[in-house]
Amino acid sequence: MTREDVLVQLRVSAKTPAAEEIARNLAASIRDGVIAAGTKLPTEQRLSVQYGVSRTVVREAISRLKSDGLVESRQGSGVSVIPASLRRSFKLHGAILEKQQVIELLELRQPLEMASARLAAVRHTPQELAEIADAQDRMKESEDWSDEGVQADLDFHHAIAKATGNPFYADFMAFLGGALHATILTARSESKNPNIKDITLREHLKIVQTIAARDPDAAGQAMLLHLQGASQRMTAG
Amino acid sequence: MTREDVLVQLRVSAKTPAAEEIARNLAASIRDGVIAAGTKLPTEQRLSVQYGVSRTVVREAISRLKSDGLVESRQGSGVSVIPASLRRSFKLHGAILEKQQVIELLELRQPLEMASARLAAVRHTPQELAEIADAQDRMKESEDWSDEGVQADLDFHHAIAKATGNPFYADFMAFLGGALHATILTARSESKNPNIKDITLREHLKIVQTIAARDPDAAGQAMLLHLQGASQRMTAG
DNA sequence: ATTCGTGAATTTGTTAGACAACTTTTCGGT
DNA sequence: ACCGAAAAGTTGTCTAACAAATTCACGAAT
Repeated sequence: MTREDVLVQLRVSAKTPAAEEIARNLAASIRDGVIAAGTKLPTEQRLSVQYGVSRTVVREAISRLKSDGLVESRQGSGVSVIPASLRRSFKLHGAILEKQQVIELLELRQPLEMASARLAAVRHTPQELAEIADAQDRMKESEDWSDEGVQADLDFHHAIAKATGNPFYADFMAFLGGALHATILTARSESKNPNIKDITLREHLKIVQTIAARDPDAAGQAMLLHLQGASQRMTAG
Repeated sequence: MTREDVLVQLRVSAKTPAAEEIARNLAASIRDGVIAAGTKLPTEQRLSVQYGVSRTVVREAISRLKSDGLVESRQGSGVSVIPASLRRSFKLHGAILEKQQVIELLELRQPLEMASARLAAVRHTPQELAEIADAQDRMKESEDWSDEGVQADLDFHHAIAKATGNPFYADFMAFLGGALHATILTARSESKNPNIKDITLREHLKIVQTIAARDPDAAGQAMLLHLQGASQRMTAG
C-alpha cells in the first residue's frame, strides 16, 4: 500500500506540465549563455517543432520567461533576450537547497538582518514593537519543532524588518525566510539539542529588549549573536 | 507631425499585451489580499469572461503568476494562491523608481555592499582582483556621464560581489545594480558637480587598495564612505 | 546605381472550438 | 448511511484561423 503511494507520488511529481519544463530549459540556456543576450529566440513555430508541442505551450513557456524579465517580445519582430544587467527579478531557481547553498544564503542574510535590527531599533513605532513581541509570544507558546513555531520564528524576523519602515527590507526578509522555512524545520527536527527553542527564545528576547531600548549597536550585536548561533545549529545539526 | 508622433508613441506604450495587464491585475489582487492565500482563483472560464478575453490569454497570464511563485495549479482542481511565506521570487513590480524608492533601495544595498567588500577582501583570488581593477580601468577611460561609464561602475561592484565566492551575493548585487542603472545614469547627467567621476574613481581606488591588502575592516569602511557619498550625490542632485 | 515605397512574407497577439487528463460532485444502489 | 460509479467541472494540450506589427525583397523613380 505504501509502496503504491510512493509510486503515485513519483509519477505525479515526474509529470511536470510541458510549458514549465520548456520554460526551465530555455531559462537555463539563457543563463548559461547558450542563447546570448541581445539575440533572438527561435520563432514560436520553430520552438514548437523542436520541442514537439503546440505553439500554445511554447507561448505559455515564453510567458514565464517574460515574467522573469529574461526576454522581451515585440509583435512582428520576435522574442529577444534581455541583458543580464537589466533583469528585474531575483529568483532561486534551484528549488531544493543543498547544505552549501543554505550556508551561502545565511551569509547573505546576516548583514541584512543586522542592518534590519539596527534600523528597527531607531525607527520602530509602538505598534511595530508590539507585533515583534507578539511573534515572540506565539513562538513561546508553540510546541517544540512544530511548523507553527518555525512560522512564528520567521514572523519575528519579518516583524523586525517591517519595523525598519523600509518595504524592501520587509519584502526581502520575507522572501529569504520563505526560502529557509523548510530547511529550518528539518534542521530543528533533526537536532539533538532539546533546548533549541529555549536558546532561540532567549536570544530573541535580547533582541526585543535592545530594540525597545532604541539602541542600534546593541540590537545589531544581539542579532549577530542570534544568527551565528542559529547558523551553527542549522548547519552542524 | 511631431504631435502625431507623440500620439503614436502614447498609443503604443499604452497598449500592453492583454496577458501582461491581466497578470499584473491578478498579482496585485493577490498581494493586497483581495484573493487570500490558500483560496482558489476563479476558473479560467470565468476569468476569460470577466476580462473579456479568450481563455488562452488568461492561461498566459496565469503562467506568469506561476513563474512568480504566486499561484500553483492542479489539473482538474483549479489554481490556488500560495502562502506568502513560500514565495520564492523577489521582484520589483513597480517598473519606474520614485526618489523615495531609490533611497530605500540604497538603504537595502548598503549593508550588503559592506559585507561584500569585507568578504571579498578576505577571499578574493588574483583573477578576481584583476577583474575588479579592470572594471575600475574601464570606468577611468570612459567618457563622463556615458552609459558605458555607469556600466563599468556597476561592473566594479559586481566584480567585488563575485570575489566573495558566494553566488548569491553576485546574483543579488547584479540584480540591484540593474534596478539602479537608469537612476544612476540620470542622476549623473543631471548633477551639477563636474568632478563626479573623479570623486567616484578616488573612492573606488581606496576600496581596491583595501581589498588587495586583505583588510576587511578597512574595505568595509571604504565601501561605506563610497556609498554614503554616492547616495548623497544621487538623491540630492 | 541608389534610394525610396509598396507589397509580400514573417512573426507575435488573440480568438474559437475541441478533446484529453484529472478532480470534485452528484446520485443511485445496497 | 455508506459506497461506487456516473456526471459535471477544471486544467492541459492541440489545431486552425485571423489580426497586428515588423521585416524583407523587389521594383520604380530619381
